[in-house]
Amino acid sequence: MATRRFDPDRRERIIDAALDVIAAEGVAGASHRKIAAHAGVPLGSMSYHFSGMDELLAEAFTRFGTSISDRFDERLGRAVGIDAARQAVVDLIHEDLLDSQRELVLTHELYTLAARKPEFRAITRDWMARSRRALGLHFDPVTCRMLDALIEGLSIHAALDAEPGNTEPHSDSEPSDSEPHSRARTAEAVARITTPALDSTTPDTTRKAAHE
Amino acid sequence: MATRRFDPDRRERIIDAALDVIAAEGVAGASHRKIAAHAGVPLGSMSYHFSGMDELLAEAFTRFGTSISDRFDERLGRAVGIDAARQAVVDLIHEDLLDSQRELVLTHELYTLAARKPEFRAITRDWMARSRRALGLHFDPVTCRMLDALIEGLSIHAALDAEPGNTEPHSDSEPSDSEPHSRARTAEAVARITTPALDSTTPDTTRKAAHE
DNA sequence: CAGTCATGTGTACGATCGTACACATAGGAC
DNA sequence: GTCCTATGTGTACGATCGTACACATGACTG
Repeated sequence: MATRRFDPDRRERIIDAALDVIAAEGVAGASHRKIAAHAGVPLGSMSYHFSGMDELLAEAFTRFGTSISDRFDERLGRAVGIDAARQAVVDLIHEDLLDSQRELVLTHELYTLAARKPEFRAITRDWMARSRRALGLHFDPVTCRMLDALIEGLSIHAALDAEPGNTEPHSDSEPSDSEPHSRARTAEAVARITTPALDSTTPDTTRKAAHE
Repeated sequence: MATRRFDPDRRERIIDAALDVIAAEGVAGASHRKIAAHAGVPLGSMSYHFSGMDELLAEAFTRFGTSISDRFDERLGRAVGIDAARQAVVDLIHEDLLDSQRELVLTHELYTLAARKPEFRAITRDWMARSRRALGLHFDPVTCRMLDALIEGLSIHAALDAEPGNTEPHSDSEPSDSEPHSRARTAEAVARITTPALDSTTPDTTRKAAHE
């Protein structure tokens, strides 16, 4: 049936190239031609493998979301006990999320698409559902949502609060920002969000029941 | 000195039109021509008033950030006492941030630019600094950072977790999502993040000293 | 009133874009 | 070997883009 001539993973390479080009120049700056050139395939291949830019973007960002989720799962899967889980979250933020310009850019490009087009919102929704499922190994569902949102916010603010000059967050008159301080503040935030408020209106269990 | 012929706020109208076009079609889909058409000015006006797209984008998003910050300031400025402040934050999220598709889209477009280009990061940095200053009327600096990040994360996740079909968040097997429940969860999250963890390593005051 | 200059506009050019479609070519059937 | 077809490619077209630049024109000067 399949009589692929050669290079059966052309499609995959095109998707990889698309992510590279988008990371470098944005969805705005990405064109069939640039992606084709970067992947080393002829222009005609683009329309042959993908019906249009939206299909390519959808596949590319689906792959991107999956690969991030995999790391998320892995870190949280390894943790045993609630303290290790909290530490895993801190590590995630500081080691995985904050260290890669590429991932920062791609994440925002995806969010921008998702904000406007429902078909991309399906991708972000699945990604978030996976994140919460991973957190659900250690925390109750309500806490998972809050914690997931906190992770998002801390990552974004750390990245977008950086000095225009370069990558790392800036210090104003405000709390100083050497790496250890920054980590400690993240740890404190994670501790707070995973600890029920005293006058809580919700039942109150933060940690998951022992089984499962 | 100034001998403006007529229509002295051409520039302003162009900036407004730019935001409209970007909200509708994204930075990717915005062109000098479309913006000019929407503003009702000739194409030549674009290059006359702005050196290029980046200058226009920078001015447009600066205005956008300022207008959001104004509302932020206003709500927090009106609150007296820490409980009112917490309530103001909840209201902010549910009434200002979640209700406008336009603002959601523009915010992400800005973040995407900021993720890639330092000159736009100056805009996000100022915006965040203003937010923290407003929160600083009621909370200590460390809490301000955490709370600001939480607000960001909750807003984003609420918007991007929506059913592909439409605007509002979806429910899975997870916590249900009618408006009052959603608000209560937000309130709980705000309460948690503004309450120091028991085993805190940081000194521990959450509320600001009485004076000022 | 005439002259002059800052202010603003219309048009045309070269670059780049996505897509369609006629064509090439490898691999299996016989 | 010879066909035949699924698979893949090169090219050319029309649309759209940003920008440059020659020109128009209102408003002040004298």
